Amino acid sequence: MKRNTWQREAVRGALDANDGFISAQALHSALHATGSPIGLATVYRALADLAVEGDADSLQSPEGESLYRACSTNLHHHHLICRNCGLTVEIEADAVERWAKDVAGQNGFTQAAHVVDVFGLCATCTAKAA
Amino acid sequence: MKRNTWQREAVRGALDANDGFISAQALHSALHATGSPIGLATVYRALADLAVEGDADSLQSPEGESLYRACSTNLHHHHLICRNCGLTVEIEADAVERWAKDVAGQNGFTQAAHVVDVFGLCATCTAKAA
DNA sequence: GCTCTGTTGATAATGATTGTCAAAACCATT
DNA sequence: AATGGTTTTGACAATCATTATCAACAGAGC
Ligand SMILES: [Zn+2]
Ligand SMILES: [Zn+2]
Ligand SMILES: [Zn+2]
Ligand SMILES: [Zn+2]
Repeated sequence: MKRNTWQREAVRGALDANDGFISAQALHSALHATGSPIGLATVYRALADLAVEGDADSLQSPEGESLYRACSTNLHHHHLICRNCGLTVEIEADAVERWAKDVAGQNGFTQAAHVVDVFGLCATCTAKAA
Repeated sequence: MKRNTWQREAVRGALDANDGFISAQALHSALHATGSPIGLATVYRALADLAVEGDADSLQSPEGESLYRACSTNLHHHHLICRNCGLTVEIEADAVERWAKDVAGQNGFTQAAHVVDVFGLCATCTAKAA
């Protein structure tokens, strides 16, 4: 049976309090900053659990780190992410969903999944960089 | 000045000889198997160079490994990849390109790049799995 | 061939992530 | 509220891919 621990709630809460995608290490640091004594391994485990349960989205940063985010919906969607400040916009794109399914089917592929992420500089960061 | 070494040619050749995406470590093993004494660090460097020069495509596997492939074109395109045998199909999708650019622009993002990959089971692997 | 300089490769170092396992915490039951 | 079986935790070690070091080496031009 799965148990409820304050650690899991703490991770869930910290994820909710964070706007963009965040790494396990960064989330652990954030928790420590608030005085939480939670262990790093526990943060990794909690995030992995949240991801499989669908309560968190995860993606690989271009540098290969696993990042997590508590999105507003657990429905399938994608993200537009600022590579400077982490600002994240959730985007739906039925056209892309259809395209992914079609291209897989047309090539005889089954059990198709897809990775679709857009990275850029948000308006604020664009202005600052000017 | 950039120099021509047999090591870079060996990496380029090994990439060409490989069908799907492959990791630096696996490519190093493949080269060793043919008797090449090339060093692992050199394979990493050569692949990184090929990627920036546009002679190789790279992507992050769902597990976070960097994979490389010598594609038939150096024009921008995407991939449909069998997660079992590695069979890779190059796909172009102007609609997706446009969508990515539009969604970034509509949200005030600049310097937009995107990651679009489709993973599935190819027809052969689907048949075997049945 | 000689020198200058970019490249190589054995190895150490790094950094994220996972494994270990005894101690602590849950929770249904008494 | 105390008990007991089971799950979870966390400090730490271990792993794994990748990068940094740096002395030895090998292109390219003279
Ligand atoms: Zn930003
Ligand atoms: Zn989708
Ligand atoms: Zn296959
Ligand atoms: Zn594209």
